[in-house]
Amino acid sequence: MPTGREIAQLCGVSVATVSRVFNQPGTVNEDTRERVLRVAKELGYQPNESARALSTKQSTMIGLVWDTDHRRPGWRHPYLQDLLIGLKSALSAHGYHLLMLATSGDAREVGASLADPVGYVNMTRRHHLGGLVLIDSGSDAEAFAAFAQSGVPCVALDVAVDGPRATYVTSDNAGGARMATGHLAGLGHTRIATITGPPGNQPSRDRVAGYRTALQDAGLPARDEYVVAGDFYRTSGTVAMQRLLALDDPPTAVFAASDEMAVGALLAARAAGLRVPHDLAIVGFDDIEVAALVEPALTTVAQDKPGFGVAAAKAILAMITGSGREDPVVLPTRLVVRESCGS
Amino acid sequence: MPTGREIAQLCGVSVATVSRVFNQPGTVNEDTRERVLRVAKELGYQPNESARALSTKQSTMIGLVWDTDHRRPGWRHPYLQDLLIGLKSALSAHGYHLLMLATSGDAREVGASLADPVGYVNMTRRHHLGGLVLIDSGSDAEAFAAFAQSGVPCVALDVAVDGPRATYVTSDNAGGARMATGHLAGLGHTRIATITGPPGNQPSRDRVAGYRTALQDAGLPARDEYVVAGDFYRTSGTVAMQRLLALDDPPTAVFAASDEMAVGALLAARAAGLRVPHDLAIVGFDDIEVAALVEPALTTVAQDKPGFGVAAAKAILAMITGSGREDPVVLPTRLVVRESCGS
DNA sequence: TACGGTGATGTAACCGCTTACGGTGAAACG
DNA sequence: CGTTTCACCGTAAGCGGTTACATCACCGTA
Repeated sequence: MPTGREIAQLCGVSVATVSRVFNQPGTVNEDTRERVLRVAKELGYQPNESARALSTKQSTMIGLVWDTDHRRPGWRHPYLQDLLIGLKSALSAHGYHLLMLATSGDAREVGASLADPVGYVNMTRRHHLGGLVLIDSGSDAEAFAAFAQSGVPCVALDVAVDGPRATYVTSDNAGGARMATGHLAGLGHTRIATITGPPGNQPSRDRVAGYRTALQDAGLPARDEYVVAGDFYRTSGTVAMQRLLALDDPPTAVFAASDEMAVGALLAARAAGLRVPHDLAIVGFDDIEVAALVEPALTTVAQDKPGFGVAAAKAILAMITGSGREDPVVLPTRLVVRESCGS
Repeated sequence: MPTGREIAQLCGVSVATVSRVFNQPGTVNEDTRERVLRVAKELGYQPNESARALSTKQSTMIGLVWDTDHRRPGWRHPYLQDLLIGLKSALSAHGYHLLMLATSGDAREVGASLADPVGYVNMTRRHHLGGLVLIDSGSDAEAFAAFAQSGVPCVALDVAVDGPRATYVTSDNAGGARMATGHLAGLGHTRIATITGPPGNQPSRDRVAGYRTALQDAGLPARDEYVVAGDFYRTSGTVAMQRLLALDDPPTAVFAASDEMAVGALLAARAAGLRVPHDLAIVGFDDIEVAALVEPALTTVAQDKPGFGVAAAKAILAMITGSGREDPVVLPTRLVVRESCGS
């Protein structure tokens, strides 16, 4: 591993000049700059990032906070891969790397977990991370609030947070839900139910709100018994659907706040002898891969999956360079009409 | 941010002693050790990892090489999330972090991509990474070979590599394929076809081998026209199935080398008016989430998804501490019998 | 009493890079 | 011709740890 000093000696200049060539070009003579660059390339010089970080007190790394919630072991992020791709490539474009922080302590007390946000913040300081990206693992709004308050630049995904240098990016959940429900109303349905996510979850609440708005739009009454809570998991969709079907006046259409639950609802409907979409129309949310595969294929609300990551990257970079807080980002959603609503 | 020096002053000792408390306990007096520890805790001392890495020439980070192949944009890893969970938690337990390296260059020439393995290796040196974990993005065996030869400790997933400090983790693809095919034979099928993955892919080749072995086991002839190549994607499964159904003597059972292709095959069979499993038995590979959801639910070969990550973590840690090469790890596979084979 | 051994700690060099500061020589100016 | 300006570059002081080596007090032993 060649160092700056070696380059300097070979070029007959000082290490300071070598450093300047890379960090403040323009302050160095064209000839020497070229010479340094050439030698550096020949030797395959790679600046030592540790030394650089030590000196500048900042690294080119951004922390990724993503814990699998122990209370919800089976939780799968609806589109983790797309998210990571978007995030990573957007950060890459600015020379930043993503550091997936250790999440469980060991003997040396290295580690952090959502249960202990301080651990993550400590890691941030240790490594001079520029900031943190928080991926919702299900229901940790409280923990995220702690991050946001810590003063570390951070952007949360799908969780509204507030703090001196915090912001978030989320989908237009209300709008999406409104579109979905409105679509059902437009098809002539008047008895439209919804299966919601966990009440503590912000996107979940927004989707309920969008559902309500759409009912108003269509001049339909809001019936409390048509709002059943699930937890985004499939089985909760099944249970909720069974509950709805047991009503005196069961709905003819259901908007489920996640595709997983929509699939669960679909199974329940099928088990009850109902044909979808003939007897019951179903719309989901997320547009996960499964949505296109079930029988009938699920009409659903699609989110801008890679856009999520890209927006998060932009936001965190903006908060690192600028020193204030950024405005939250709300990404548009899109209704994907397939077969399950019988349009 | 308190530094070691501050701790030292408050405790009336030298920085060397503070450092020793953390790195060579036992060489320092019990009393002072305790005192230092207490003060460190009070101040919330976090050792500066950059300084530490600079001094020791090693960091607690491991690089993750995971590019989305531009030649196969739609590629989705069958179980990225489980893999990452396993990898991350196993590394965490030893105080290591995962660094997702930047993959595309920018103006400052920061970056790396599979097309340029050197870039990744350079990043490894810059950050003093302990090693690299290579996640197969579809078909980059050549690039992976370059990593393995570079001398950087690295472990590849699902790609057999060889190098001074390289090893790999893979599933027992041959065994799984043999089980799957054997299961079909056991059900009385004699005309068993297979839809393979891309020929350049090692797991793909192993699965074909397992298929062949199972035919031998059952005393069935190996018929070349029953081996059709796909590319792991769904549509290729559909195309392959159509080809198989067009044969004079079409198969009554198919082993697809991926669940995606199995689903594609299923769609083709359905389109051709065949009932699965009555007219055609299908078995897949991977046990992705969709497998349990399609109609009929897919019999498939399950891999030890989190085990993959854990094994990779173990392997890379072993290669970092030890200085030689580790033996490849082959994880057992498991046949998950559902409905698509009609057992 | 002198001496070697031992445990605990301090001293200082070093890791590789950044950057404030000051110096140099040439060009520009009065 | 003296002085100012400016582009360019070297000097050196960090950044915050680690660790080889030196130091020192203290003990047991000859």
